[in-house]
Amino acid sequence: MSTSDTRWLSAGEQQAWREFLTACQTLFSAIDWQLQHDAAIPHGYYEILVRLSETPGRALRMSQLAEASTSSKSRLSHAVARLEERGWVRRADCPTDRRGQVAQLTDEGFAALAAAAPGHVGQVRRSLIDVLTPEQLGQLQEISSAIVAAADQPVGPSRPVSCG
Amino acid sequence: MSTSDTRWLSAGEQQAWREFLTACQTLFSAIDWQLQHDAAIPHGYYEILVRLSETPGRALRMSQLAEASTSSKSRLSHAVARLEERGWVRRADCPTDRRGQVAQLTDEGFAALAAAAPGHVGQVRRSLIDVLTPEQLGQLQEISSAIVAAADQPVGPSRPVSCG
DNA sequence: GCTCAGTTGTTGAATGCTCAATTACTATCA
DNA sequence: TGATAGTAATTGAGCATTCAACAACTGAGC
Repeated sequence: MSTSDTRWLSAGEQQAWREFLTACQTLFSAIDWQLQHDAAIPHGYYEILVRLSETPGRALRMSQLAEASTSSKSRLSHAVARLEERGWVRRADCPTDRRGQVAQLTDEGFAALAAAAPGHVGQVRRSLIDVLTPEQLGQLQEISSAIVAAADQPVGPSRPVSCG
Repeated sequence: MSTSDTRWLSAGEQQAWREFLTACQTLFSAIDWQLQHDAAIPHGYYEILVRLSETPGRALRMSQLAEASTSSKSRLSHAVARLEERGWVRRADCPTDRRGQVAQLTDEGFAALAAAAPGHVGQVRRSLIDVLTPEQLGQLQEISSAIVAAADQPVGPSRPVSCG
């Protein structure tokens, strides 16, 4: 596309986009701040623990865990290494595929998650859920679905996560 | 708050929250990806350039620039140092306050921004604006305003940015 | 069996962000 | 004037993420 036929944002579109940007920045920094200070867990790591905790056996293949937690393989690999150092996750060889690794949530990891969860949920309520009307929350969900659906389609590369 | 009286999220609330999380992750990684690959500019740096470009004289005090770009002073200081290395921003002493520094967008910086803008706007359209109905965009703006307003109020610390 | 493309996962370097500490200056109050 | 609290901005250490390169293995075709 040449510069001249760029479809610039209208004033209203730009205002909406910037307000959304600001909202995300404030929201996620509040979420991160609470988790970091009350539980010493980065939000990304928290998500990994949550996904593991919800799986039967509390264990998942690395690649499945990466997809479930919207994470790249590399990021997950580093993160699981840190979680392993804390004793919250254990890695084991996959029995059916010798390339594979299985990440398993330990009892200590589950306990850490259980201890962190109430404070985190409280922050999510204060920063988002309780701030919106139920109708707005529904709207936000539909908007989010549309964004995700658009990202799954497109021509250009737009997601960090493999579709496998 | 004791663990027992945590107001956990309902199924619907949790679904909305997770869909929103996923949407933000996919959206912002697409935005970052495009800027990084087509213009070699991190999104945070792009925002700094935009704020400067919109100011009369294309210059701002560091603290004002930090607030305008929703950035901590430290983050901005590091970022401007990098932008200075690229020749896109110049720092000068503030004439009215000898503690102060003024960040000035250079012609090269303005040119880099102008070159990057069309691609960035295109990505914002593909990932967000053109994906939503005008009504949804309005809803998103109101939702965003509510989130920002909630973050400005609260008891607990929830913003990284000073209110000065 | 052999080959080779594709998959799984890890590693290290580079980059950006956060946090705490620090320097330098301003403003207030006595 | 001198003392002191507050503000402006920077610095360096530590950490998380990205990227490219890599090692190990699988599976399909011949």
